[in-house]
Amino acid sequence: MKHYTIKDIAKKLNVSVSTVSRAFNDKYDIKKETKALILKTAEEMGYMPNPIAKKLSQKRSLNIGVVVPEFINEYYSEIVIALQEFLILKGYQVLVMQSDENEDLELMNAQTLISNMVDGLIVAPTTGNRNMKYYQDRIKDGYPIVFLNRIEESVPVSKVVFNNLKWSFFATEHLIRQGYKKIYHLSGYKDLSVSYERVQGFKKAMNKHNFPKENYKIIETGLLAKEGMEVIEDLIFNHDIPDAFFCVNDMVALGAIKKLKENGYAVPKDVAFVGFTETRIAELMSPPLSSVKQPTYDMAKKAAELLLKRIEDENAPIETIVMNGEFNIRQSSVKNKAVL
Amino acid sequence: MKHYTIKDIAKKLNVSVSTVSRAFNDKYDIKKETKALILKTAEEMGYMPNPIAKKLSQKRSLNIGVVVPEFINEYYSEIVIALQEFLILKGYQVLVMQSDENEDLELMNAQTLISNMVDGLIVAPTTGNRNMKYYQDRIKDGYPIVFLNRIEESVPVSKVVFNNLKWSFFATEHLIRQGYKKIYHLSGYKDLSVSYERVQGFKKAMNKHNFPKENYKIIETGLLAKEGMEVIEDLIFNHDIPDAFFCVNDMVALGAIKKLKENGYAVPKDVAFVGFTETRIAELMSPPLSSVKQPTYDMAKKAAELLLKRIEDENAPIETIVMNGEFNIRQSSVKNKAVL
DNA sequence: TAAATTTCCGAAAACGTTACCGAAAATTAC
DNA sequence: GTAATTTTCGGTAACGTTTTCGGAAATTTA
Repeated sequence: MKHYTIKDIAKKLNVSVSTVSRAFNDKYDIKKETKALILKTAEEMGYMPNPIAKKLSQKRSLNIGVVVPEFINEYYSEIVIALQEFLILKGYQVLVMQSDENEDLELMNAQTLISNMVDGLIVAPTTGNRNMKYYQDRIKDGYPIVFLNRIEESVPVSKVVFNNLKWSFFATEHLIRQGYKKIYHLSGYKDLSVSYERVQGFKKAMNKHNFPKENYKIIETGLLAKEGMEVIEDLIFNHDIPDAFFCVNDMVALGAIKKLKENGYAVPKDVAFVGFTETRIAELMSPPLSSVKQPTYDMAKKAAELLLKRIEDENAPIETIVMNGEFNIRQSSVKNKAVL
Repeated sequence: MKHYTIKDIAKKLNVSVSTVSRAFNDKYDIKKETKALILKTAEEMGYMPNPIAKKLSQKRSLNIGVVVPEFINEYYSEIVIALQEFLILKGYQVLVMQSDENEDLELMNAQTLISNMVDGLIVAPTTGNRNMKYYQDRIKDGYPIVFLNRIEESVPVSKVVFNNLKWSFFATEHLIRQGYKKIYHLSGYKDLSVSYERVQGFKKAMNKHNFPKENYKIIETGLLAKEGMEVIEDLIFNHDIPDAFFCVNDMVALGAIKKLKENGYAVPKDVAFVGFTETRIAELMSPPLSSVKQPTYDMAKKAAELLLKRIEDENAPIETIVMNGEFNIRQSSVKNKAVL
């Protein structure tokens, strides 16, 4: 199948290329019949407009670029799926790149997408923010970028974030109210904004309830099950097991629980657990894991809406949207079944 | 920051655009000093070549398109990450689209990528294969496409697949050898090639060991934990619980195990389990789940290599690569600890 | 029936590159 | 010092579209 161009159609029908172009773009004047004829023969010839040429002359692509740090955990997978689902309805296609939690790769990805003329960019930044200046320069150039998650509320850009502080506070308070006397927080990375905010929520709850300082602790881990396991090994070695853990995410909780079980601890009888950023496995675990659920779909949709607004109106204001979730209490964090 | 073009640089330095172009493309003749000067001033001006224009005139993009059915399960996430990791080293960037197990969306994605002039395409097809003709036409046009997984070995295209039959056979045989007398296979979708092949492996093992027909069964499920749970509910209702399950993947096993536990069954004491396409949670489950591990990284790498070979040499032959994995036996499928 | 409009279309420049062709400049050979 | 080479470079036509401008043809109006 040869690749036809607008010229081939023009020649075949003895019209000019501009007329053929007009047939494909509603905004120009063209007689109904010629348009129909052109579209019909184009269809027959199997002509497909070349989007590269289109982009070069129009400077828009109806493509949206998305950069996420990873999609090995289901959170960003869901985000991407939701973004795509929404944007396709609006006539856009979504190009995804993942930066593998690597700032340099993230920058490369963003540059690739921008220079491929995506009409806008949705970025979930990796840990650290060395690239922020680049993004802000692009935004100053008039380029539409919306951020998602992992970004401090104070940065003056359009963004959609989760109210980590508030829900971390709720989760912690739940453990306190259940009567647990010694509560440790397994936090993520110190320089990851979501971790930091969750730590703040944890502390806030502790302060509100005048929890004795010696009875709570914040232990930095990563975001992986393995790291949850390692922490527990240390704690067991030091005979320092509390009666409840609040974890930065479900995977860390999963790892920690496994290690505790292996060492003869019962969950939740001996040690209670709460996770965060609920994943599908939370309710499949034994015992099912209490966790804070984020409105993934809605967060993605909001981000996409913000972006489209900016694409359509260069002067749309900068907006920060803070989302709320829900706290699903399951067996892993209740003292007795009656409370359920 | 204004957007500069090659012309701006040419004007500023009083050289021709062709010279500037030459400075950026090693293959032409240009004096060392002029080249250095051009690159230097380009750098200073903040000039970035426009890849769209480049693509239009060169008809190559150094981009590779990837279409996967989903990446909510970690298998395809890992595939994408591995592809990217490998291809970036080779100077390519990877554009990912996911088709959400939808054939129409898959076709759209492929078309978008191709018309955006990715130099080649790696496709993990969705269930069903209505699009196969489209792909084969493109391949006939000389377009490099490599398939990954979920495609029948007989289709005459370049592809990398896993030896589902063989490893499904091993997994089943393991259960038989452990002495389980009644073994059910929770298969995926009937028209999903990987499911089909796993069913064949299951049957082959049964036949080899002359397993009594009334003592094994193949039950079609989906690929989700929820579906594993539903199946168990039915079986419990019918008082038809075998002493071992071989599941199409880990998630189905996870769901099934949860439901059984809720109903007072112990794993593996009352019912044993084996999963497939090992995920991170396999060894984190209680009990840890026996599962067949696929060489995800290598499969991705092989696919990328095949593709690059085709990109570089139009006449590279069609190849089918069948990969093998490993079977990790864990507590979920052993009769007594001594065997471990 | 002429004038005024409106409708339709073609020519050509533009988008930012690459790549071919030939010519000028520099180098080498004699 | 000239001829023969070799380097280096400029002009320009592509690549496949969109879009502006102007004008011819068709239609309406007077």
